[in-house]
Amino acid sequence: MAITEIEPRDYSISDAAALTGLSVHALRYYERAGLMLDRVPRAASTHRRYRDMDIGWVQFITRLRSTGMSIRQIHEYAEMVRSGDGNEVERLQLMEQHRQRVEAQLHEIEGHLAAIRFKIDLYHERIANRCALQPPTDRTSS
Amino acid sequence: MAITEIEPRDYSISDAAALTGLSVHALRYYERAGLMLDRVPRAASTHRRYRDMDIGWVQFITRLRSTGMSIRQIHEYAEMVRSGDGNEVERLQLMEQHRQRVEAQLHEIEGHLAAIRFKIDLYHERIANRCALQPPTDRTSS
DNA sequence: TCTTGACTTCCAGTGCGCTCGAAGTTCTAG
DNA sequence: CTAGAACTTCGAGCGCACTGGAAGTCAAGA
Repeated sequence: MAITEIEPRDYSISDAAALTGLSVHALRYYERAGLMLDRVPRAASTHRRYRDMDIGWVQFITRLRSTGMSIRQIHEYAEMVRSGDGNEVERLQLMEQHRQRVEAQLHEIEGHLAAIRFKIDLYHERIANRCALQPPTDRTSS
Repeated sequence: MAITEIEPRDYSISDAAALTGLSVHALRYYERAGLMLDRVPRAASTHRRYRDMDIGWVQFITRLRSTGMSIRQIHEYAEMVRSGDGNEVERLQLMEQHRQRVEAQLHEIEGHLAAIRFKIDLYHERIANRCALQPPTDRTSS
């Protein structure tokens, strides 16, 4: 990631990997799977040159992945964006659907977390009782 | 799930599936994978008869699964519980580790959700602008 | 008793999301 | 100019968590 200009314009695939937290394999896979808005430009017609907008897009779809959107769904979304302006309403619907799913997911996890905390409290209690019932071996240490 | 007594004591595998939200396949798989505390008792030495405690256990490990704990990890936890009392501290540690992971996961999802909401707001804006710039075709309809 | 459907075991198959390796090409530091 | 690291494509392989099907057994209502 050598800085050659005041504002770097593009990045190698390993730079992109470092910037997004994905592996180079995953980045190539994403492109093959049609997740990028267009074919990532190549330098000298071979090596990929990720632009800032490409990095930004990968970072966004990584958020979608992390919240459970499948590769297939992201592909559909990318196709929409690719097909140009005019379908903002559709895209909005897709995003709002996803938002709702994520919100539901969040509530679910909160419920599970509460149950896990409850279980943890039970263990604390049980351990406390055991200590109270057993004669202390050494009160001074640790 | 025919109620034969005042308090039903056990359930068929399809009852268990209904009660836990898992498939009968998954229930058998869980048992094979060593996730149950002990072999689920059989009636007439063939059909599984899930007791209340089995159902409860499955419901709990389903929470662990839903919060991202792997089958392998749940197996380890089940082995601990199986090996009897005396390792409550270890079990507690395992659960607290998981709790922390889930809490981190929760915060991450919240961050992603914020980004998704931001994107949605952008769409709303863009759609509003488009409508403002385009001459209305029919002000009376819808 | 008969029939029908739910159950049993065992093993192979599936879908997802990467991950790896081969074989060849290109970039870069010395 | 050269060595070696980083890149390219392509296709196969992997780990996970189930899922499905075959072949046989069991159970409950008509």
